[in-house]
Amino acid sequence: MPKLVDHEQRRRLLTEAVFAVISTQGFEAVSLRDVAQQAGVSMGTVQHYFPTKQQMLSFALSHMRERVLARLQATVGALREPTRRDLIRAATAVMLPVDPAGREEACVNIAFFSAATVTPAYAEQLRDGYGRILAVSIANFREAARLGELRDGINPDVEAPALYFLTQGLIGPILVGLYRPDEALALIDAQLDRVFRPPSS
Amino acid sequence: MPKLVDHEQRRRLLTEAVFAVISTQGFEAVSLRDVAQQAGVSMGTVQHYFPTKQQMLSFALSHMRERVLARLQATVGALREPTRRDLIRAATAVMLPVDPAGREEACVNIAFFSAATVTPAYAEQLRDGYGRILAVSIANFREAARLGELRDGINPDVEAPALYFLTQGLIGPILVGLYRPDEALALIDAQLDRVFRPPSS
DNA sequence: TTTTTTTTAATGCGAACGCATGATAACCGT
DNA sequence: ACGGTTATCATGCGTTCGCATTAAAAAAAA
Repeated sequence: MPKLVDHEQRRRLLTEAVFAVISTQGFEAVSLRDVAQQAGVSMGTVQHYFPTKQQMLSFALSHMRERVLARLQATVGALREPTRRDLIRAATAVMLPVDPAGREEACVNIAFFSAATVTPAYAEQLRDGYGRILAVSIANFREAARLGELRDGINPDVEAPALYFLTQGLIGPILVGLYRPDEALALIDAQLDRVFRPPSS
Repeated sequence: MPKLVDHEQRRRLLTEAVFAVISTQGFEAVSLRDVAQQAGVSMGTVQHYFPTKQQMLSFALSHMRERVLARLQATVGALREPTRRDLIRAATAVMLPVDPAGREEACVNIAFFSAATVTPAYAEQLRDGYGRILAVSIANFREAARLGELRDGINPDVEAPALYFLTQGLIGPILVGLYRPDEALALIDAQLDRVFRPPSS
């Protein structure tokens, strides 16, 4: 009907349909027809905003990164007078699939990780996105070290990647039901207890 | 030509072709025709040993677990008078995609992890397989604790999962080129340094 | 109002898919 | 030696895929 539509917003809307299909039927089941039906539009509409399926998925991956970052910043921003430990713990927890939104994001991310092993373009996007998050985490740990919140002998440049990859490693097992979210959080808290000084007094 | 073929061996051979296709063209590209061509047989042969594609992939997943366990036991068994730390480090290192075989296994595993988010049968197989490995790791850490190889205040029931999931979390980033294998091993060694007593005398 | 452009939908096409069928050839038990 | 079983292959069928094409409707431009 209209002509007054925001192109980018329309693409993001369709991308949400892509996420729904991936997380409920799997990455390999994503077809233009499925996405169109999920979004409640015709197949031609999908084609109008994404000339090819590859472009649709590539845009979806970039949009997923934005979604994760937005959720991360929203969660971190909601903290009132947080310590560095609070910041780091919150940023870590949002990456775990604990709520439906987090689970959907985790399903989509692992799907793209798998696809990235044979699609260099995806690999590059993932490197960029996760490299950025890791860099922020390292900066956070260094700031914590500077503020003296870390125990003696703790190297922030080691502990930041260690916590980050531990978190990444917990996602898959949670998704398949090998580990429960509360067990994962307990593991993360144990790691934080080891790295951070106890609340002094 | 023959009638004298070992059914299971034939299935494993075809499964190796499945692994090759997954790790070079991706999970979604696996078709009966691709597998047949990769194995150098006709499509009918593949159908003869696997009535459906689903059964083929399910068998492939179970065979992958055996392959990982075999490589793990071979590596661990090759150690001469190992300490517990040696055992644990070796078992951890074989799970990282450092050589082509390890990379292929990692690609296949992450593909099945992704598929498992929408295919409960895969999830169950993965839970069983990885749960088993984790249990062995915990047993190893407990034995190390019993032998007094761990530092004071180190809880093997915490450190075993922590090291295990850290390792799992390193696989994806290595696969997409975000982290190098030597960086990953350095991180693991740092974790082991923290957990194990320094070589005493 | 008329024209043009944009959005949406409907349909067609060639290719590839999983799976079923039938034919051929080689080994086996008797 | 020979019928029966088994391994292998080639081919066909119905479906679904990504993508191209075309048409209709509505807003923007004239």
